[in-house]
Amino acid sequence: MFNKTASTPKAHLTRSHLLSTALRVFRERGLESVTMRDLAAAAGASLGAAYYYFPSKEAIIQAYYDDVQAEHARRLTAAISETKLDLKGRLCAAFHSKLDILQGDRRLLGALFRYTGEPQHPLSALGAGTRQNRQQSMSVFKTAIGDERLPDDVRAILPVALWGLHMGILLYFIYDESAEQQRTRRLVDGVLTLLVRFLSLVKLPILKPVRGSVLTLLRDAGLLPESDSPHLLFSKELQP
Amino acid sequence: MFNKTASTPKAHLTRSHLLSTALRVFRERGLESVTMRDLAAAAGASLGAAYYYFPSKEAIIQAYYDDVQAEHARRLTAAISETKLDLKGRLCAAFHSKLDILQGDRRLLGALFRYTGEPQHPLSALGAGTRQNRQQSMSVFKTAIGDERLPDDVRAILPVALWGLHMGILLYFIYDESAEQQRTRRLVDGVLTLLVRFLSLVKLPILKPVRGSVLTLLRDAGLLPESDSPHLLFSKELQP
DNA sequence: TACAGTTACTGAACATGTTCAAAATATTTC
DNA sequence: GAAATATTTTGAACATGTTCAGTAACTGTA
Repeated sequence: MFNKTASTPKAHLTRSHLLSTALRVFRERGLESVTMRDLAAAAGASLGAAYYYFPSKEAIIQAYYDDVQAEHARRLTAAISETKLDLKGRLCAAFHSKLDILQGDRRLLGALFRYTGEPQHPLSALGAGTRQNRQQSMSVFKTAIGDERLPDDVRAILPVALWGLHMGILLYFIYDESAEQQRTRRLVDGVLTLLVRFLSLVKLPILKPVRGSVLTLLRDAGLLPESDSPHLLFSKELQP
Repeated sequence: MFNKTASTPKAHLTRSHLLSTALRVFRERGLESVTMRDLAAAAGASLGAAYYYFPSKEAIIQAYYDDVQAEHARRLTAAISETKLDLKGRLCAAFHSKLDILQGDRRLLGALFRYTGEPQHPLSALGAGTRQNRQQSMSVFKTAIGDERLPDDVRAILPVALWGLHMGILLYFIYDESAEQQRTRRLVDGVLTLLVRFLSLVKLPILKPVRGSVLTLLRDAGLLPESDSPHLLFSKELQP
């Protein structure tokens, strides 16, 4: 992820000009109706130049999403250091700040899900090629969890669970046609309220065995980073 | 969904010949590497003929998936009427029979998720264009639930929840590289065991208020078929 | 500065999904 | 059965994402 080609200041300039122009045009006219030739022309570059910096049209959106992730991490850190928030508050900050960033770009977001069903594709949202993205995203949620007092097993599951939840929320967000996507905001609040209540419940030592069986299940499925036999979700890239 | 053009027996014949040939070639060589020209040639038809019956390449896979759904309903009904199964057994039958049908076609399955992030696309897995598919799938799960004694609110949520779970399992299945996807099978068993245990727990009248808040949340989000303000997931098609 | 090597860019050519006007074939109507 | 109509089939033409062999511009070295 991140900047691929940027050996020279000039290259960096061209690349970011290309990227920002592309995003502007995408926002104006949507993903589908803008051709790579349009993009190149709008940026005053040649078709080949666009492909020199971005391996595909979707890769441009991925590059944008890389920026989004960085911005997300920044905002959450800021929000947390500014104010003294409880777990609910920190999780709300994590989810809502992400939505804030993406508010105007719902149409672009769809591209991130395009290759979800194709494990081998480098841009598959669940594939090896986007592993770093996932890990970065989970580390944002780890920040939100902070040093909250939680049993170890819950602590192991929570970041992955939150990442998965957040992916689901993004999908809901894309489909949400309510004014300014207020519906998604309410859903986030509702889900997080329930989640926090749920967490303080499952913390109780009586429920340790129940938690254990869930943990075992997820571990066996390779859905936890620490698993011995990880699922593709966490596996290293095939060709490093 | 289902057969689009089939006014004439001849048309029906051509269409199903095209479809079965396409699936054979797709299975042999994968989705990507087979062009529409290849398909037409393999079926002894012209390129235009293929497009006369299927609006797009992905639509062929959708047509296949329609058949899968029909077969799924058939198999579950058969399994249930043959033997006296408990809820766990019926749910297992529902999930595993689906996987049985799809076992050899994991590569094709990915296409179903391609437009998940594009609400307007007719093949979006969550869009208006595939509403019937979802409802058919949910009705299969309703069959599995049967007349199991359950509180009304749980009964309202369960089919949607099972459908969502089943979509997730399909994604896991696509990514599962274990021998014969045994891992997915174990995951299904594990999840369903937990689910059934969970269900008998939440049935307790003491938990009615908790269930109520979940129900309200989902209803507000439009994620239940009965909602007043339904989400796109359940909304009618835009152009009927 | 001249040269070598690297980086950045160019645009023609290609591959392939999709469209569509026209032709072929089948069906209905009289 | 002939004309009219509807259905099915054809393949050339188009649009657009992507590749790639080449060219230009730059950077460091002697």
